[in-house]
Amino acid sequence: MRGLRALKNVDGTGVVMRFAPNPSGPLHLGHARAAYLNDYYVRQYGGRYVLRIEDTDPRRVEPENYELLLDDIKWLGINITETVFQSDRFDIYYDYGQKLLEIGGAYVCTCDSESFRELKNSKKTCPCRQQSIETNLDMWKRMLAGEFPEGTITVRIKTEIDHPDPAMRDFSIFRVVDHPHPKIDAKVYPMMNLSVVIDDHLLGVTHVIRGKDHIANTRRQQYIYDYLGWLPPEYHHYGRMSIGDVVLSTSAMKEGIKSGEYTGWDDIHLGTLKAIARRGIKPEAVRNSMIDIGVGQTDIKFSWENLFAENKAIVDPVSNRYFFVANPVKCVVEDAPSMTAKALLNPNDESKGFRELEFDGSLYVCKDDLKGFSMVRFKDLFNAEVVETGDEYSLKFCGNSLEDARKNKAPIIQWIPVRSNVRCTLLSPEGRIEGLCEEGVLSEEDNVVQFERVGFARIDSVKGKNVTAYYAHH
RNA sequence: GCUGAUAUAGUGUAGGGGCCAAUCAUGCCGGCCUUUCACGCCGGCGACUGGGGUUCAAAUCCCCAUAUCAGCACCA
Repeated sequence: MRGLRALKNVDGTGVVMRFAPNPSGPLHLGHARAAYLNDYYVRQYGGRYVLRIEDTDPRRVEPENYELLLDDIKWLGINITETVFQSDRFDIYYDYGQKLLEIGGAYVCTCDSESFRELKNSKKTCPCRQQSIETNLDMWKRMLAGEFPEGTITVRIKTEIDHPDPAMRDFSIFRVVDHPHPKIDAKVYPMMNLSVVIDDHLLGVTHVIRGKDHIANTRRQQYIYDYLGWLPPEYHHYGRMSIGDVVLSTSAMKEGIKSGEYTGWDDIHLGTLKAIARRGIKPEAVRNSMIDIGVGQTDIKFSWENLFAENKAIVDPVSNRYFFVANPVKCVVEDAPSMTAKALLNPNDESKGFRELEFDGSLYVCKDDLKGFSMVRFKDLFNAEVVETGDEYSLKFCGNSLEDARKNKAPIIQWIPVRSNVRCTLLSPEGRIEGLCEEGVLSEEDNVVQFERVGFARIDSVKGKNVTAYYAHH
């Protein structure tokens, strides 16, 4: 796998990077990109990797999400060296908020958001901006004391009200939220741009890699760095990544789970890490895909195809092989001797041994595999003539020379013993296939196996003699 | 509307004035290998958004157009 471009401004002590999700739901592929790109550089240069839980919006924080998040981090396998919760740091934010007010870099604003927006859009200051520092500090004190209801007051950074970019004009850094927070008792909440600057500085973050949706925030945050006399880290903003074929929006996922449309956060129609793990995708494959995509600012479409190729490279050398027959029909093979087929569990690694499949005169096969052929070879067994009469097929033994099979262009097809077999449901986002598989699959729960000629699949559950598998990729 | 960014094969990516009739991966097609799946190997297909300009020389620098994306929240 090719690496990423070198970072500038790296000294001998390495880098300090951060991954900063907010606990509003489980992590998905979009998060994986940020997590792995930052992780790459920490591995490359050494240093620290801070996991910062950005739980400063009580309306979007649910207690169970903290755990979901930590679970996902573990699955990703990134080198987190320390974890901080922003909800533990409100006193720090308040201190610096006060400082910004004291030095006149911020002011308390009681305009309602709509009228402020109108003023801002026409490059006009609001009356609150002219207040004295003393007034600001007094209102700040009353704000912290809980004297103002939600929506009536905010603290703004003084920028240039006539800045050509409307996004820069006097943005907000504190607000009042009247909603319980699962971890703390607070009324005044810092806005992201404030808490992020303070934390990045105090935690010593040297480089930030994040999506381009934050590019305006980077410019806004520069005002705070300037007021506090701090130097910002080095930023890189990657482009938007659209991910097709799966549901990503937290609200849509929640609704779907509630209505029963999805089975849970790991439903394979979702783009969560839990879902792709369930589909047999390994974290290393996701990592390789994300590093391959890199930090470019171009907007891209996420390629499942490329991810599957990465996953195959990981899973192919170690996955045991088994036969799976979809929509099986039982067939007698005339004149065939009883015999036992021996097949390597993994042809790459003979030490893994064999599986044995017993043939006693009849077998299960998929009709579609017989259609249009006058001869087939049952893999690891023998060749058979096929006579098609209407919708029925009759089979007749015709030797076990592989050479014959090749000469006659007989397809090599999978089969399942009549005496020992297991019902197997193979699920994919497109639907389900019912079939039979070898008994050996019973011991493969949670493993990725290769159903020969079908593809790789993760054995999701084994219940008695029933197996449920999730299709990963060909 | 304002501000900012981006544009290389189906997809992702390299290349930042001459070494580019453009890299690598993936995909697709054909062949080989093979105690049969998958892998691997060999060959092929396929791209610099458009128009100007600068230059001896432009995928690369500049301008314009077009397209796409992001921000303009008391979310992150």
